[in-house]
Amino acid sequence: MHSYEIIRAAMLGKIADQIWTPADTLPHELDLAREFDVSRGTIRRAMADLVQMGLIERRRKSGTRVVARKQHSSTLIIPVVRKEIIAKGGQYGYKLLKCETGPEIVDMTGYFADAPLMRIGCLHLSDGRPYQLEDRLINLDAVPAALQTDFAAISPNEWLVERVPYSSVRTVLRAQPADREHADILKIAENAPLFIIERQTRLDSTPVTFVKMSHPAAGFAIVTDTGDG
Amino acid sequence: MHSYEIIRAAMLGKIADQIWTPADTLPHELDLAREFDVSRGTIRRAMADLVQMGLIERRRKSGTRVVARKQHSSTLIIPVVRKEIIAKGGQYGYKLLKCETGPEIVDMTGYFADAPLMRIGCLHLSDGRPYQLEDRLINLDAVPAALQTDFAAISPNEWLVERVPYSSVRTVLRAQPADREHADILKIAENAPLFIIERQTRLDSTPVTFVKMSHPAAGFAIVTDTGDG
DNA sequence: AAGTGGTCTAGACCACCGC
DNA sequence: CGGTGGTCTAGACCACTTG
Repeated sequence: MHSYEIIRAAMLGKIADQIWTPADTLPHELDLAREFDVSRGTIRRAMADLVQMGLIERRRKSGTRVVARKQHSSTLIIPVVRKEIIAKGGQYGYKLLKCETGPEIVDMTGYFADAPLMRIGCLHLSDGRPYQLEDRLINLDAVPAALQTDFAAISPNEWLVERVPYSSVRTVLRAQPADREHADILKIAENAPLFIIERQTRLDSTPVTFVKMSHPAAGFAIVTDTGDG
Repeated sequence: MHSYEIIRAAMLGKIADQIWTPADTLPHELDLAREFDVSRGTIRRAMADLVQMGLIERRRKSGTRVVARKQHSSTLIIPVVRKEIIAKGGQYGYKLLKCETGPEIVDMTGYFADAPLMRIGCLHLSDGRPYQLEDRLINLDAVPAALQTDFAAISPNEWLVERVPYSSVRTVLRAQPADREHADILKIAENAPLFIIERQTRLDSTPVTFVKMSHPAAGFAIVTDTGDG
């Protein structure tokens, strides 16, 4: 057990027991260093973890405080579609619908500024039945290798996740009735509910890809487990 | 711009340009310190950020590598309904529909074993229009104070989140067509899509509460973000 | 203006783990 | 065993933010 872990645990205890509350200001780094008989750096190491857990907030001059919680948080994990289907016991199938590149591609999101784009539409199948429709834009400046890739052989979902690094993700989850086109492709009734996952991926402020996954809602759910909120 | 940020950006560039790939081992800390003419601590500071972003993995003896990913992950944050509505610029309204306790309450989830339960149904409104239907079970063993609380005055959602500690959360997200009852209460068409959020909360293995939030899908979305996905 | 957290250094020593 | 990343120190200086 390292000292920063011992100190972090001690601080966690004080927060859990409400000895330190959002109303208080915590002792300064140097006071804590004296109290625990370690250097200031070790105190900072322990506090950095608490900041990352979202338990405390620190500001110059005004000091360190416990954060008042006011929401639930948990970790959403979205696997590669192929693995999701296999994990459910299905036989995975894949079909490329279209793959275009050039200036005529419309960036309906405004997310990519004027970067050159590739647009790919494809369908993931489980046991031969349509499972999920993927509609994707790729920034060719960020991922030029996409031009040399045969997306009839591998889905852009899988290719990108495993190959292209990213540092931040924004996911939007919503539901809407299927329009005629989606209903036809997914072989469901018009106006049947679709579960939609949109995801924007960046690598340090450069947009990499935007994808809209459309999923028949029947029998589909996303499960997330405990974060630290 | 601090030096660790400059170094982090330089490393990010090498990862983005695939100069460093999952196949390679990165240079050692001391080599990088010489290369960038900083101390080893500063190199470590920059790399710590990349580790936290999930871009690199480090191991003693074997060194540092770029991560090959297998899934997307992000943090799902679900705020208190009242604050969510206010944040969207709506006027919050609340109506208690029913609040029952006693042995006749059915635990349709099997989640609570034989604990004494309270069941609460209530409606959250935005600008006077139904926004979200809440159907909740509370474990009275875990939260006896619920019996002394007037849920006509405060929603169980808000009361619980701010007052009752919890250690783990499981959330299920799905969509389904509205049945007659939901359609009536939420004033939408039958079979219109509903976005449903179910959440189970535990405190150290004791189930605390189960809630099912039903939401008209039109105009509703959940957004999640991450810096570590 | 002053007090707080933030960055950076130079170096010592530790401990995991692959060869 | 030896090489790598991990911890810790003591101190200097920086820079944000609030009273």
